Amino acid sequence: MTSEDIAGGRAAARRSVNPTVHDVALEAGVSPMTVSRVLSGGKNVRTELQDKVWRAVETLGYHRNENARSLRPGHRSGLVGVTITNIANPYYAEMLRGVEEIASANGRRILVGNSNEDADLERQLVADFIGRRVEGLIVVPSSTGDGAHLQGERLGGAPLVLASRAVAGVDVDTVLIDDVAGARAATARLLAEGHRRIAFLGNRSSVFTGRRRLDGFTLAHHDVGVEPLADLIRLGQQDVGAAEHAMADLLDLPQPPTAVFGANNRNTVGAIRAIVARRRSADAAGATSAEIRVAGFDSFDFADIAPVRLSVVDHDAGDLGRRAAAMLFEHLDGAPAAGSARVVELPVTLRDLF
Amino acid sequence: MTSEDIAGGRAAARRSVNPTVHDVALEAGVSPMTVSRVLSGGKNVRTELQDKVWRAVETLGYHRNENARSLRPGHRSGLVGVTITNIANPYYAEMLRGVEEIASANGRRILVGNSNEDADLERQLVADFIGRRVEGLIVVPSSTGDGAHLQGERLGGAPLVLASRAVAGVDVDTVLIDDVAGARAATARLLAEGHRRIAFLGNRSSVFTGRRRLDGFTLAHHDVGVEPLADLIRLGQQDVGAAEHAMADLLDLPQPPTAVFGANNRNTVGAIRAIVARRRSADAAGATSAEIRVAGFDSFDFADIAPVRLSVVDHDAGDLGRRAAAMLFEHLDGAPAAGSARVVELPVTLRDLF
DNA sequence: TCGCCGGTTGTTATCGTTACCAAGCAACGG
DNA sequence: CCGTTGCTTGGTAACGATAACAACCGGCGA
Repeated sequence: MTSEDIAGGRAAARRSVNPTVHDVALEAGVSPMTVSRVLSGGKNVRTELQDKVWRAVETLGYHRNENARSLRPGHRSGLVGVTITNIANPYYAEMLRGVEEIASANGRRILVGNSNEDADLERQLVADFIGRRVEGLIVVPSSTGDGAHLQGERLGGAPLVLASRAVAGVDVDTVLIDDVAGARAATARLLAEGHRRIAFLGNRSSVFTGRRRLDGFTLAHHDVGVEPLADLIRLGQQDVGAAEHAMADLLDLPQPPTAVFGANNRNTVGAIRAIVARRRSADAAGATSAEIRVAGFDSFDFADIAPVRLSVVDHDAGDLGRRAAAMLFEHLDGAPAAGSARVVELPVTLRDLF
Repeated sequence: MTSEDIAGGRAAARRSVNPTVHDVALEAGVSPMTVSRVLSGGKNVRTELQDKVWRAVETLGYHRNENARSLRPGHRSGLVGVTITNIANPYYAEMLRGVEEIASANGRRILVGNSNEDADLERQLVADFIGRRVEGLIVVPSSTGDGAHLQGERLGGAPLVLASRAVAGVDVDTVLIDDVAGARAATARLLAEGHRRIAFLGNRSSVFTGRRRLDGFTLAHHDVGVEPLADLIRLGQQDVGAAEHAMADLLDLPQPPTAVFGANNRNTVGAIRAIVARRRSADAAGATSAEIRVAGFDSFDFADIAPVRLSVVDHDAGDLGRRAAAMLFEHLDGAPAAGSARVVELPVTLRDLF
């Protein structure tokens, strides 16, 4: 068996396996180094050889092995790791799209992991991403656990940007929604309309945004010199069903609220459902039910067809992602982060949907 | 300068750079080979040395370089590439979560790209993923372009699974929603109730799902021996506004429809809005307006409290993703796909929301 | 004519990891 | 007491790509 036989056999086998520069070189009748040069621009290679190489690449269906490439010193992986507490949440999906957009524009690809609000899973994801030599990380931190695994020393030198939530003790660039101002503005609107019994449906205050939105709710009350009513505040509803139940509960009070603020879209939707259900049963009984005013943080699909007077605090999740990615790439391509960590709070707008 | 000085200097420099097995070996006072063995289970290594190695790993913050690892023959990259036409679409976000769930369970990570319905971008993403040696690909194909870049020879041996949409000429495993059956069942329900003037609001028929849902609509008519009314079919509405306008237009006909089928949630919501607006203006004028029956593909928030008689075709995007991923892993871990490509159509359920 | 230059091509060594082989050592049976 | 076995450890080479260097070529000025 001659070496040509071997080469021939190899070329045939290539049909389903990944060819290498060596295979392309063989096919084109040049050295691997020439192939490499052609693939990275063709500087100082005769046009004739370049054509030969490109033809061979085409014939064999060659794709440069990026993993091998990134092994060489000075070479970057072209990867950015993204962990999100729940990819299926439309809000974070929109954010992810923003991240992808900026990453793509900078020639990077994104590795995506779902942490499911589990700090341990998040730790594993981050460790795995570091092992894959991501150039940087964008993390929506889970609400559980300390941020020990996000401390710089553990990250193998990859810069980190936190999105949507901050983590105590982790001093890195962070992009947030202005939760406090948004909740404050929405609550102020309800107060300005004369409401004084305003319910609050939100996350446990251990959740970063949950705490901040409750803060905004409280501040708005203080702004007009009143205290929020503690018995109208319900925390910890994780899904629409729980929120609906909590709202129904509030409507059963001897003195029910006249307005409600949903601290996220699940709670807002649940509240609306409970209100509509109550209205229907009242109608059926020939009774009248008081109109409940609703405001909520986050918009949601078809918020504008909600059958109540509704205002929402709107914000651009895509922008959140784009900003986070942009900050990350400043670390990667630009200066080595001279000053300390920056915290950006993105503005929100209050919209009336009636 | 002694070699210890060099080692010391190196260890200090490691603070921000990624250490290697060699560094760990130096720190633990063993050979790189022993480190490697410990990291892959510690089979045939003294417990004492294992401890030393783990301590060194901890001290240096070492993470095994997966890219270098995957270079070795027989080793897999642990990556799956996913391209989606629009990550921000809640439906595909839910699907992505399903894919991530199964991929994670199989020890793989996902590379995610947004093709933005652009076949050329999709081609670039796929080529890049192949270059990163993904073990397989899950693609929601863009509605533009032929599937030339999805032909097997171009994929470097990585199996491909199509999700949500099929591509003519690309004979690979595909997971679809049963668009035809869903549209057929919903339309059949309307026909069974006696409706004979049923409007259709949907996508351009160049969109895969658009065509299939219209097919289902047509089949249901043929099932009862009637023809769909061409002048009640409106295609190409991309958003709620356009759908509302189209429906208003239909209601203005001398013989308006008595029922309407929305081929996706945007069209269904638009239809409902037009119907409600018409009802209000009729009420205001003291006139009566005919009740219009509504059915739609996809559910949406508040579908169950819509102010019309509504039925929706429900389906599980997460399941779509899980099934697609499961099929991919059958190719990866199991048999080498003896038979020809499978096409799975996930069942849908028709729900009455009144 | 000789030596140098710039353009072109190939050879070598290396990135981080690990399969494979070889070597060292203690225990054990003959 | 020696050969064998099994456990432990380290050296070497290779995965794929490419910087760095070396080699070669034709052309040009001295």
